[in-house]
Amino acid sequence: MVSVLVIDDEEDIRDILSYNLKKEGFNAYAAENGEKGLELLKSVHPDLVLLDVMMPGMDGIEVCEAIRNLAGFERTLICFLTARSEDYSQIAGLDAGADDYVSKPIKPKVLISRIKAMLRRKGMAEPEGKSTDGRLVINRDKYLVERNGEVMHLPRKEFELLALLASRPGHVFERDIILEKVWGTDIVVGDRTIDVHVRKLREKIGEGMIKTIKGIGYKFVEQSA
Amino acid sequence: MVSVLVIDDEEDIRDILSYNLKKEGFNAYAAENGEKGLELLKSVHPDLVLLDVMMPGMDGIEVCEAIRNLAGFERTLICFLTARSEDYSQIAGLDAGADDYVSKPIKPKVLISRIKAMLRRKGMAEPEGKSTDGRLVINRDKYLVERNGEVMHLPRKEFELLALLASRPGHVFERDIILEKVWGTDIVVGDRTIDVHVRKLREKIGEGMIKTIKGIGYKFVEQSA
DNA sequence: ATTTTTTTTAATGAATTCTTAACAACATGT
DNA sequence: ACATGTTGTTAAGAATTCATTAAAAAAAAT
Repeated sequence: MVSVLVIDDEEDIRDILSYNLKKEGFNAYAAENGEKGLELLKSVHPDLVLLDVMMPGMDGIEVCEAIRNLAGFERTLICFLTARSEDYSQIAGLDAGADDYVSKPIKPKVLISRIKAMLRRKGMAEPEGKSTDGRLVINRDKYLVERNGEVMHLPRKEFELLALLASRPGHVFERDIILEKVWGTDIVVGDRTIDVHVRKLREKIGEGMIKTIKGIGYKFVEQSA
Repeated sequence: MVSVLVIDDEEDIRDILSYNLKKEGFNAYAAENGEKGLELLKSVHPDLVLLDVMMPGMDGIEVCEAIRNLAGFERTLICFLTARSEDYSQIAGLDAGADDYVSKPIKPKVLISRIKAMLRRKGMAEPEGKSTDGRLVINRDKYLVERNGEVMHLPRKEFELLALLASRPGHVFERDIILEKVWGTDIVVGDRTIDVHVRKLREKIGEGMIKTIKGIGYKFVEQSA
């Protein structure tokens, strides 16, 4: 799982970014100043640091240089967060070792796509948690599902079933296929078993997400857009 | 729905491509020369243009440049159709702004997969199902049938029956064959059963799509073109 | 070993889908 | 036009399929 550390003195920014990062399936950490940021950095070893340039105490550039001088953090991605065009040229010019920068006000979608682009460039995997819909993030790694910011733990079978269905929203999975993929070919379970699991899922993730196609199987409904 | 514009002076090519594109669920348009092509382009705003290189009047390269210089068509995908290796190198070299090229003789399947690859690269949605006719899209994946933009869900037997008939428009399926394919060999049902299902289908997808061939069976009527 | 959680089964009822049967309408060949 | 066989139509009831519940069985955790 890809981890991201946010270092910014403004609480609002930290919260917004953390929220959006988590929604996209990243692990998010936040620190309010450079010193705390470096502490956290060493303990969580994030893949990417989002670093505010203007901060009281150590400013972003100092933090950036500090990170680059730490053994084992050479490959850590650093992305500056700059106030508007707060000396855009200067930022661009200082190859203090940052990989990218995003200027405020930050649009979460833009930031996320920039982050993904950076990860791709570095050949890192994108986050495992797939967002099927704005509201549902499935984290295979931890068998967690996040819905509207609320994380929940699902038992294995329920999780596998949901993951399967959500892997292709709109696609109708036939019961045979579901049995094969979730339960395996060798094990034999009654047909009602699927229904019961579907029911529990609906109970947990909300009605209207999984639709029954009578005579065929089930599908995860597409995003209404 | 993804739209594709074919610009080629050969009528056969236009027809074959249009037919195959429609069958795959694309909206297809065709023009016989560059000038008409540009006209059509402006009115239909296709997602992709298939462009013959060698044409009387404006050649493909000129058309390509013209498209690229039109405001609002920067993102329009352009794919060249080149005669064999008609200066392959030249085509490859000219970054007149094309996104891909396919050399003749064109194999529909190859072309379709190249088109889908281009759409994927651009992050555009692929067509959802297979179209039998301009008006009917059968999506086995989602067990849905789309008619004039209106999607509908059909129960299993009806869906299978329709899918069978529509798999070969114009072909007459004998009742025996229909029974075998849709109902299976082991199960035995009365003869009226087929009629009832046909009736329900006609009710849902509209009259005139399925024609009775008395004494033999049924067929899905061909596209009137 | 005991408790807790997860998974499966079984039973009932509701909803949809499928089939039948009876009769009407139609086409085709004589 | 008539007879004959084939198809269209309708509505009812059979059959299938699914939802739901509770409780037993199995697996994990404590």
